Amino acid sequence: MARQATPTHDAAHVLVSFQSNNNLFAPSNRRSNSSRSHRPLSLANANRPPQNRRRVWRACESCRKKKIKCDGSDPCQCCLDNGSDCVYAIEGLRRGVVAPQMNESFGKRLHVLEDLVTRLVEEQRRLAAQIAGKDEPAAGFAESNAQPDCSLELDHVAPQGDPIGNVSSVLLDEGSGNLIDPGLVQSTTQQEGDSLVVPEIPAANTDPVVGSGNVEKENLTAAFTDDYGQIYTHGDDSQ
Amino acid sequence: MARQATPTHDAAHVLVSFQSNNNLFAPSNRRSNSSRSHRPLSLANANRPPQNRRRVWRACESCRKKKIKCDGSDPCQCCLDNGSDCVYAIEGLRRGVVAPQMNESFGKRLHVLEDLVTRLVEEQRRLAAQIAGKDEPAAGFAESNAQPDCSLELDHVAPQGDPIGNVSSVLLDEGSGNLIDPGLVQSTTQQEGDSLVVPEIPAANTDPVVGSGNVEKENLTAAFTDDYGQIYTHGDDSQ
DNA sequence: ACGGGAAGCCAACTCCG
DNA sequence: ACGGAGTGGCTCCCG
Repeated sequence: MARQATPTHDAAHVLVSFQSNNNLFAPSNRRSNSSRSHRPLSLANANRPPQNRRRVWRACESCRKKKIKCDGSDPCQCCLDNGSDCVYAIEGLRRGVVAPQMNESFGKRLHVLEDLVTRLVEEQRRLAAQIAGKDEPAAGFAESNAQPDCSLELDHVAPQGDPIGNVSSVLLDEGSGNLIDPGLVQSTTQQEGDSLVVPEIPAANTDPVVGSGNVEKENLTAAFTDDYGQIYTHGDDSQ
Repeated sequence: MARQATPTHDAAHVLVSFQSNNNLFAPSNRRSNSSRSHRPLSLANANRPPQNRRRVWRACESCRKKKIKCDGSDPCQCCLDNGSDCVYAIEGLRRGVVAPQMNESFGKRLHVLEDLVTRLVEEQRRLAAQIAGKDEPAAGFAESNAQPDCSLELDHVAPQGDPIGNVSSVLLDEGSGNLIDPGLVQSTTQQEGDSLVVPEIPAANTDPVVGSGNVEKENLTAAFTDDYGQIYTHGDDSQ
């Protein structure tokens, strides 16, 4: 245990000196408002541990790596001394904490989209079947050419337990087009690799390039990323 | 002030009584290991506020909503008394702090999907137009019937300054199908109402029901939600 | 310089009044 | 019913 808070004793003044006048400490700081009674920022004359430990709200990459104290200034002192360039991680990305409604929204958008894509593919397959033999295969998807073969697969592979990755279908009211929310399918937690898989199209323009590795064809291939940013393309189930 | 870690002193025993023998308290508990020197869980004989306040690590949905004490047992006492069914949210969803890279990933997936859907719809519209007159209009999208008109609109409206909601098109390499990342279009922040709008279908089966209000037709209408969960449907630009 | 792990911070969550 | 007081998870000392 080595270190041991050595409580008792005052030390108000020490603290204050650190705080100085600039705000290297406060994060961009929402919730600057009331409450938050603790935060012994001031602590006055309280009796407490040494408390010389004052953290800056973010350390530069270099200091982080070295695990040494960063003073938080833009070219921080350490970097200035070492001659390394002082970079700070993008503020917005730090510490999870993206507005919760944002995350929620992400989920919704995903569900709507995933469902829609699934339907689109179904529909397209049907259309394709209709044209079947009458048209030539054509090439390129966004190329403004008819493109009968459009097989695609939605994959959400969660390498290590998917926390938010429920897959659900969202229903659209046929009449009004409004969303019929089935209510965030809780705990459907389909074991690793839940996916909406659109079965392979059996029709025209078959090419056997499906399975793994790079899909190399001029047809549409859809790419999706899993919850960890890993990209998946049509038929690609390699890890 | 009020709260004050009360360092110094031992107190192992007290703890145990709270903990009893079941583990209603510990969360699934990674970090059950060492450290965590603070955590006045024990409080022992310290002089402090009542501190009978013991929280369970999660409250059931019902208790959460009512903001009342939940005892944490599976059919919790409250629910048992009220006859409501006692459900607990998925463990994984608790305690936000979603890894930032997760959010990043969500954004990417959304962009890829949204872009793709846009293209799919365009393409489908074209195909449908080709078959056009030879089939009857048909109804319902997921109804397993050909569905010639398929107009849709992706809308991401950011009511009050969109923090992460950049809208970008993701390009798919025509050849390999790999993602060509334009690099997370930062701060493109297209003033309120940036959207990927799929131009109205000019072809066959034209119906004038476009503009605002409820879209009422039997054709496919796609609904998307903006970053704040607001739902938008085809042609719906009311606020 | 390295890195285990303590201290600190803070948003999420529980639940008192 | 609910405003708001009151643990988990993640981010620099010291051997």
